Amino acid sequence: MGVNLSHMLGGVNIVLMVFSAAAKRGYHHGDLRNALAEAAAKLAQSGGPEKVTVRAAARSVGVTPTAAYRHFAGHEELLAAAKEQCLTRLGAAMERELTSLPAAGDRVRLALRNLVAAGRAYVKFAMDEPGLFRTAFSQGGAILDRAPSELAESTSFGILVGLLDELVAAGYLAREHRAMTEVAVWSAVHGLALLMLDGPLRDVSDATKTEALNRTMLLMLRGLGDLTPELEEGLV
Amino acid sequence: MGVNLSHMLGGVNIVLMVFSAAAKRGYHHGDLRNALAEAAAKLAQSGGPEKVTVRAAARSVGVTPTAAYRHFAGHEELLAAAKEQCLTRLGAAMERELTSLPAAGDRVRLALRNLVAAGRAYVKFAMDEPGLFRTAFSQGGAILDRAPSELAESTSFGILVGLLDELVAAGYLAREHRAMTEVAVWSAVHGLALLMLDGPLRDVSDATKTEALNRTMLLMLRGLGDLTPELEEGLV
DNA sequence: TGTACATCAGTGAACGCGCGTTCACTGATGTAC
DNA sequence: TGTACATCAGTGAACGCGCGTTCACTGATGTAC
Repeated sequence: MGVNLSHMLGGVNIVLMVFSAAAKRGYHHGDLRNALAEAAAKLAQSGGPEKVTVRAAARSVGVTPTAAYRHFAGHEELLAAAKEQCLTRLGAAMERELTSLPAAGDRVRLALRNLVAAGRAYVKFAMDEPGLFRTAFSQGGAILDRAPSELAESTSFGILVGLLDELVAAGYLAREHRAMTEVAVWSAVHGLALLMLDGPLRDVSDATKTEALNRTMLLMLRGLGDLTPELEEGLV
Repeated sequence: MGVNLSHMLGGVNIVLMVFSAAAKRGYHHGDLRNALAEAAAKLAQSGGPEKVTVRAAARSVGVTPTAAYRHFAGHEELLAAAKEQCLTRLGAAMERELTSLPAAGDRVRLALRNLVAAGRAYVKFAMDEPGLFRTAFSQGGAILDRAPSELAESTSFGILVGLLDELVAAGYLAREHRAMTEVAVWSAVHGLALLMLDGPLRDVSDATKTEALNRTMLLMLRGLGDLTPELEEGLV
């Protein structure tokens, strides 16, 4: 009957959403804020950040635009919520890829392989979900501050930090070169994704894209440490 | 008297523009297409790609929106013209920086120094002219095809190609690693610029930005070849 | 347990804005004779 | 050299659109008694 379960369910908003959406919705939605945020993310997915509008999100949920203002101060806040969702999805895609890999083998090799896999997943996400990717890094819409600890968990950035730490621990990346390396590595992968998405590599064949990715990865790996032929073999 | 000089002046449209703008303009503008393109670039400079509109460009030139349709098929074509101007300005800024450097010294050192300088100029342009930079790499607006030879001259990409060729000739970058290296290097610098502009490095101090740039450059140089301590010294 | 009432979360209509684009038009230009 | 006329490059008004945001409102909810 779509009764309001928020007391009982606490944080489990997804369950509630599905529930109340399936039921004949009454005057009160029950979880409009989350519904709008998810609608915003869907808009971002199909049309990029400029399609994320208050009106479209409200329309897609089946609610008056005014209702959205009960939950978001305005357009900017809605867009920020969409951005956050997009970043979360990116991190999740990378994490999924990493946890799917076998964990056996030489420690350095494993660390390098993981770094490459993370980079591939990043670029793949950009190609598969251009709208989400563009929205995640779009201008405007304040970046919500999170606790550094939470950030480290499953953000793409947090994942990268962990991978580089492991690379130091494994003895490939020199400790005195550790600082700012997240940024340098992220830049390489991020730039590649964007050049493929909107830049000169946009209309290039998939094979060329793969070559570009491989070359970028190799440059990065060599820049990080001593990539011996044995290590390199089969990595890229 | 603002008479139409296009017969006499041929391609020298800038002169004509200044001329006819200074004179009391009559019913016919004389060089509206260029005037609109430049207005579009100015809009891009101050507000990014989304501020490049037919109406705003026409307004800024002092002409009816309809008049713009004599010279551009529509909004998309105007935006493409703006993009081209932005890319040209980026290339020019890099070229200016490179030609200002002294040409004496060891060949490899010079080549590396130039590559670093080009990268710095690229990022500096993005910081100094965020609107132009964003527009140059914005989505939408077809990329005009140019002859490869013309492209090689003064585009940022053309400059990069030349620098890497020189790095091969100087013996730093192995010839078998030459392919796709433009893309890899460009990606690193491009990504860094964007992370600083719209991404997580946006609100970071200038000192941190400089560190990030230095680290990215070093990673790149090490990735390209054997960066001995003597070579490295004073480079970054 | 029943009811009055405050509060909350929606509605519906409207505002002004700037946009892209099109229409019928007119003033200026330059050329054929 | 002078003039009629085709062509060109503008004007001015209007269209429909979707947007963000605000207003006075009303239906639903839940709580104090």
